[in-house]
Amino acid sequence: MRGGTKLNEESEQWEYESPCHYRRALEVVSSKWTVLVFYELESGTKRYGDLKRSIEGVTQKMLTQTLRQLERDGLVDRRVYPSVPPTVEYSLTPLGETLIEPMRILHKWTDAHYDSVLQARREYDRDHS
Amino acid sequence: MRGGTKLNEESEQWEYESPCHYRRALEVVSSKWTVLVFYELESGTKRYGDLKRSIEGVTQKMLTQTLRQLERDGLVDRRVYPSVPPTVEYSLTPLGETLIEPMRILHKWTDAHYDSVLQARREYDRDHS
DNA sequence: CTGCATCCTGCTAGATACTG
DNA sequence: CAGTATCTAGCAGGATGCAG
Repeated sequence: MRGGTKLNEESEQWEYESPCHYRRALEVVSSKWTVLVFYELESGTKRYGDLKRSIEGVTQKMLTQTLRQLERDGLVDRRVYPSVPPTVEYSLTPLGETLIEPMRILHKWTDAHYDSVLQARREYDRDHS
Repeated sequence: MRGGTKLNEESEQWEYESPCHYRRALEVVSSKWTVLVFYELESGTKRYGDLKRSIEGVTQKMLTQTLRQLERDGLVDRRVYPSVPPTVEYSLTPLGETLIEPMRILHKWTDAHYDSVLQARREYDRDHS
């Protein structure tokens, strides 16, 4: 994620247009917080506050923004219970669940190779200092 | 990708530290241009100018930055031939090649489900206008 | 509890000009 | 050809305060 990802809209020009898939292969999931929210929701429905607590370091602004994004993309379901105080539950939609497997695979890659990446960085930094 | 991704360093605090893998599952590949460069290099060694031409819309600054990043992470090999004018070739390293499969899977997901995402967006925008 | 509105700052990425 | 250097606008994201 390299520091963070913009969550704003892509340019209008592409918003609703056809493929160009390579360009957007990651567009849906490639935010720092998106991955984490996804990981939390894999294990089932969660309330806003739960997510806020589980995801260390997320601000409420970013969490809300991320959830809205995912909801808009049809990956996450937002259910509001008109109680007092309000209760809001988030869960993966069926479409969202189709993303679990690809995410897991990427995750596995990280587990397997992240150390190599770190070492490559150290060497690079050493040689280019 | 949602508009773009920062290519700067993650915070120093994490730079060389241990796992926390979920947090960085996508950190290595989650830049708009990274995916595209990767896709270009899958088919073999390419020169800087080739990449520049193939990847529509990339500025030379971003291309260079992305390539440096990938090189630093040990995913891409940069080979300079001391000719005049200079020739620089880029290719995937063995480590880089291990990422091809995960990327392909994500790519497949996009092919299969991107239309659903677009439609979800349209509906969301319609209902929340 | 679950947000939205606002202000503010730093950083990103584009544009432009220059070089070995 | 393959970059580096500099300037700048715009936006992302944190902090704070308020609300249903």
